[in-house]
Amino acid sequence: MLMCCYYANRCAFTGNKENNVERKVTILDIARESGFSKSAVAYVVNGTSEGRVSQKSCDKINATAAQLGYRPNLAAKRLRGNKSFTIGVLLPSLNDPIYSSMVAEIQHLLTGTDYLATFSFWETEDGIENSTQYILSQGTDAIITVEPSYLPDNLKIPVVSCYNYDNRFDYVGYDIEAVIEMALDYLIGLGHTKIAFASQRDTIRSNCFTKTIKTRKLPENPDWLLWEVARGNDPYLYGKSLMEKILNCKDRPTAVFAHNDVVAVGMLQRAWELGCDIPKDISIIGFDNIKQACYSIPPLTTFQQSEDDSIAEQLLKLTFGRINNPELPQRKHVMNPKLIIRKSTAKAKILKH
Amino acid sequence: MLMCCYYANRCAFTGNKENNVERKVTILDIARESGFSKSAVAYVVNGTSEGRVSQKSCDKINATAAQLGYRPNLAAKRLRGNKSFTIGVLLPSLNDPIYSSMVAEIQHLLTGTDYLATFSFWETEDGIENSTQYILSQGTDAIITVEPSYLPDNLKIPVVSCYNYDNRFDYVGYDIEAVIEMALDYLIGLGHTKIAFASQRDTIRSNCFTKTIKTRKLPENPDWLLWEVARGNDPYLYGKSLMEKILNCKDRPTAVFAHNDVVAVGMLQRAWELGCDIPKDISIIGFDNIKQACYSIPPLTTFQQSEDDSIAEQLLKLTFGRINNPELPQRKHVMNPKLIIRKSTAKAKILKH
DNA sequence: TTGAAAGCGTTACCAT
DNA sequence: ATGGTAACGCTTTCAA
Repeated sequence: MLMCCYYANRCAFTGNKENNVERKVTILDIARESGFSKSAVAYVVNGTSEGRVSQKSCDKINATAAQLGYRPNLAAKRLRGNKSFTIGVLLPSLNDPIYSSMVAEIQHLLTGTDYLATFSFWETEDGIENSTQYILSQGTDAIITVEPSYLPDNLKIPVVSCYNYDNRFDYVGYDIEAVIEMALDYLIGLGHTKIAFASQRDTIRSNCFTKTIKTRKLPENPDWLLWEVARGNDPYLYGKSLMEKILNCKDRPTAVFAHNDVVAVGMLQRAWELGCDIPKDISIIGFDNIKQACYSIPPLTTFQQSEDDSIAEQLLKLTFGRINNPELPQRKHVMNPKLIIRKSTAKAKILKH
Repeated sequence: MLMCCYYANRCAFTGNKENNVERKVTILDIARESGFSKSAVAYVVNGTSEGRVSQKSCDKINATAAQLGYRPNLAAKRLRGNKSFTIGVLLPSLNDPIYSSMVAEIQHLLTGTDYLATFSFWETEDGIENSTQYILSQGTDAIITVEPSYLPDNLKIPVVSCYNYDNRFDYVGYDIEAVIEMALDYLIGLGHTKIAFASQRDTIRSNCFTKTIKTRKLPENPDWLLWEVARGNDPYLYGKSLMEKILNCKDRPTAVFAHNDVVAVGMLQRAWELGCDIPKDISIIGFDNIKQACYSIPPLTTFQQSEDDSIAEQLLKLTFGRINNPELPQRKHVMNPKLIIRKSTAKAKILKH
C-alpha cells in the first residue's frame, strides 16, 4: 500500500481472528517461545535489528511472532516512546460531503499503519475554538486542520493546514484565483457577462472574483457579490436564500459561480421552487464535485479539487513527511482543480432590447 | 453533558492552551508541588479518594492539579489498566449521509470523555471482513457495528449492533414491519394500490413488504419488488437503475417505497431525465431523512429513524452501560420512525379505463 | 551478536 | 489517612 513510504512504524496487521479475543501475546512470550532475549525480539519486531541480530535469529523470531499472532501493545509503545501514534484532525461539519469523504479517506489510508486518527468537527464557527482545544489536549503527534489560525504559536508538533494557508505550517490547497478565472472564462465562452459570485464569507475570495471580473472587462454590480452571515449554518438553506437574492436582483445575472456544491444544490432547489429554469434562465457552477453533484436536478457543472491524487493523501503525505523529518522547510501543495461540465450551465440567452 | 452518566472515567478537559505545548505534568509533579504522596494524588485525580484522603488534602491536591494544568497520561492509564479507552466503530461508506452524521455525533458525544473512537468504513461488501478484522486488531474496549455477523463468537468485549439484530449482542434499530405498514398505509390513504418496494438486497425486508401487501389486500406483482446486485456500490446509481425498471414495468406502479433516501434521490433524477413527473406520475417515499432529502427536487417524503433521541446516543448509552456492567442481560432499543411528509408523494391519479 | 535492566505514568495492593 | 512499591509492555542504553 502506498502509505508504506510515509511512516517508519508499520504494524503487522495480520487479520488474525484471535486478536483481542485471547490474552495478549507480548515480546516476552516470543522471547520465551523462541529462546531469545526480550530485547533481541524487540529489535526484530521493530525492524531495528540491523547489525544487532543475525539473519537466522531474525527469521526465527519473526516466525515465532507470526505463529503466536503477536501484535505490539500500542499503549506501551506510546508510553515508552512518549508518542501517541495519533493524528488529530480538525474539520467542519460532516454535513458537507467533502469533509465526510476526507474522513473516510484519512481513515482508510491510516489503516494498516500504527497511526490512528482522532477527529473533531465543529457545527458552527463557535465550535472551532473548542474543537481545537480538544485535539490539542489529546496530545496527538500531529494535527491536520482547516482552521490553522486557531492554533497557538508555541506548538511543537507538525501541523498541515488544508485550504487555509498559514505561514507557520505546511499547506495543501488550491489556487482560488486560477479557479475563478477558469469558471469565468468558461461562462464567458458561453456568452455570459452578468455573472454573480456566492461565497460563504466576504473574504479574499470575493476580492479575487472582483479582480478577475475587471481583467475580463465584465460589468460589475455589487448585487452580484452574494453572501450573508450564515444562518443556522445550513449551507443548503444558505444557497436557497442566495438564489432568492439573485432572482430579486434588479439587473438579474445570467450565471452564478457558487464555490461550494452544497450551496449550489440549495440554489437549484430554490430556483425550481420559484419556477426559474436552470440552466435556461440561469447557469450555475459549483465547486467540490461531491458525489451528489452528479445526481442533482440538473446535474451540476462543478470543479473537482484535484486532477490526480486525493486531498487526504496529500495531507497525510505532508504530515508523515514532517513527523519523520521535523526540520523540513515549509511545504505547499497546490492542487489543480478541473472543471467538470454537466447540465447546470448553458449558453446565455440572446437578449432582445 | 449527558454522557456523564455513561462512563466512570471523566477527563478534565480544561481547554488549557498550554497542553501539548510544554512538558507533560504528571501526578509526581503534583505530589512534589503539593507535598503529598504520589498515591494520594492518584486517588484524588481519579475520584477514588473516598475514605482514603481527607477532604482538606483532597482540595489542596485538586487545586495544585488544576494550577499545574495536569492531564492524565492516557497511554499510561491504558497500559496499566489493560484498557484502551477506545470504542471501535464499524460502518458502511460515509457516502451515505446517515453514517457520516453518525460519525459526527459519536465523535461529539465522546468529546469530554476519556474515550476515543476508532472508525473503519467499508466501501463494498468485500471490505466488511477487513474492516472488522482491523478493528478487532486494535484491541478496543467495545465495538459498535452495523454488521455484527462478521464478529467471532468468542469475543470478550461489549458489542452493540446497529440496525442488524444479532442475538449475541445489544441492539439499536427500528421495527421494519411497523415502518412498512406506515408507508403502505400512508400510500393507500393517498389512493395508491400498485406499490413497489426497493431494497438493497432481497432480504427479510422484501418478505416483510410482501406480507404487509397481503394483509392490506393490495395487488401483488413480482416486478414491483425492486432490487439488483449492487453495481459499483453507488446508491444513487442504484436508485437510477431501479427507477428505470419501474418505468419499464408492463403494469407500472404508481408509488415506490425506497427504504433509503440516497437511493430515492437517484430515483428522482432518473425520473426527471426520463420525463416522468414526481409525484404526479409516481409517488416516492424514502427512508432516513438525510439532510439532503429536504433539498431534493421535489423534497422527499421520508422517515426519520427516531422521534426523539439520536441513534448515536442510544448506541453509546448501551455501549457504556455494558462496559460498566458486562453482566447486563441483552438489551434492545427499538426506535419509532416517524413519517415526514414532503412533496415526493401525492394522490394517485384517477385511472380511466 | 546478545542480554540485563532502567524507566515511561499509571494504578492498586500492602504497609504504616 | 497516607505512603511505598510492583507491575503493565515496550524501547534503548550499556555491558558482556
